Amino acid sequence: MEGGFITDLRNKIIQKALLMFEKHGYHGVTVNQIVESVGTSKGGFYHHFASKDELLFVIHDTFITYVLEKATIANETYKLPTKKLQAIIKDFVKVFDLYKPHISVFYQENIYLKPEYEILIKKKRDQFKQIIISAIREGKECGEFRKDLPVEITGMAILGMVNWAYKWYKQSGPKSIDEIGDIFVDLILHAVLTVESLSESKYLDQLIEKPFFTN
Amino acid sequence: MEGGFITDLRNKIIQKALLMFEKHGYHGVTVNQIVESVGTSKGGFYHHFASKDELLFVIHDTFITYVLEKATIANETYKLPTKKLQAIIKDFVKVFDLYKPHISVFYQENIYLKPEYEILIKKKRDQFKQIIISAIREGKECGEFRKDLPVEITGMAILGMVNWAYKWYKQSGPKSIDEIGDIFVDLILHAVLTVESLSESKYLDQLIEKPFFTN
DNA sequence: GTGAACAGACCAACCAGTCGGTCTTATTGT
DNA sequence: ACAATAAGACCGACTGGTTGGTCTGTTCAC
Repeated sequence: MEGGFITDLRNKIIQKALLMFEKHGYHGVTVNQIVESVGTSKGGFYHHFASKDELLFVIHDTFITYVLEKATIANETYKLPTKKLQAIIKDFVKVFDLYKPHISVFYQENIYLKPEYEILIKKKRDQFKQIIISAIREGKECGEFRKDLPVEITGMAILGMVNWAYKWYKQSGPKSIDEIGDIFVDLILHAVLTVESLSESKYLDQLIEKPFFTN
Repeated sequence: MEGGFITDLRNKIIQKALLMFEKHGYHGVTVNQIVESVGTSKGGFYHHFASKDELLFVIHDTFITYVLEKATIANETYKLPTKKLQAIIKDFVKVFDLYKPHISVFYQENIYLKPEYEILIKKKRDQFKQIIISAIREGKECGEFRKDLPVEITGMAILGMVNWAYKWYKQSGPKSIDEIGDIFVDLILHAVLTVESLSESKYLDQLIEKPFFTN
């Protein structure tokens, strides 16, 4: 039983396919190429997966499940909307370090998910979106955020800003994922907080402690 | 000679294919389906296009060419960085009304562009990115924008925020594209301007004249 | 020996692209 | 004025290669 699940053929296939999908797209990679790259056979593949589509689904699901879990925890841990939003964003950004290929595939190929799979993914996705939007609504209600913010669009703006990182973020880039997260938080809080909350620097204290802007 | 270029078969194919690609993806639509939907034939298609790939390229190119042109004009028209950024963003957002399907295909299927085509597209894309980044740099230099902004990442944040709209914007939605553009500009300027510039309300005057936030 | 894990030859479907041919319109020669 | 000719637009049966998936085994652990 030992050693099993790490070199598990199933996981090996997922890992390899993931990287291949990221580079060439779902339709740019054939099952034959995958099994050859892994060093197995058609039989091996279809022993573990019902179809190529299932592979695509698994990639989607592991990523969105992780993100949703992190957001749920952050949502329950913090009470102040500013802190809450900050935590959610930082967690979300950090995911790009762990799941960059998953995210790329997620946003590039989700259109090709079979309906049955799509429903499952969409549900989790919407939950995540709701957590962000709720945080903004709470922030408005308790007076930390500007009253004139449209919650949905602000939420989508934040989501877009962070999500887009999958198009340009490189682990080998000049900024660490932590720095990028801090920058995003800084931009978002400036955009969202009232001038009073901003100057009260409920959040800025920690930024001042360790200034991260160098250019 | 009249009536020609409107019902031009070539244009008709592009229009139809565009909508089909948007819904089912490039690989989810066959050439046969396209010609059937248009009411023509394989021969008709390949008389006007060298390949299916060329079709994909044309869709990419018409969109990015338009965007780049608009941004170039805005860039040359306005001198103050705040105004410049504002104009670029509003123009960019407006494109979603005109080219929503193009944009969807652009971001969903660009991975499948043949290298020769990809080079052409990437060039224009980078130019556009540079215009935004330059605007931010100028804003910092002339003191309108916060000195501690990292220009590249702020640029990518803005790009992401706006680009992401292709995932959720609907013409039939509750907010018009103009309202959404104003909201984005508001968020971005709050994020980017110095507190002094913000309170001087160099730009807020026009927002105050017509308040657009209703929720 | 029994079942799970894997191998690999095979298949049916599909799909981008081709090619010989037709129809329509413009051009030319007389 | 009009036949002859050329050219572009379009047709659709066909093809050659590819691809996801199957099926009959074989290996090996327990």
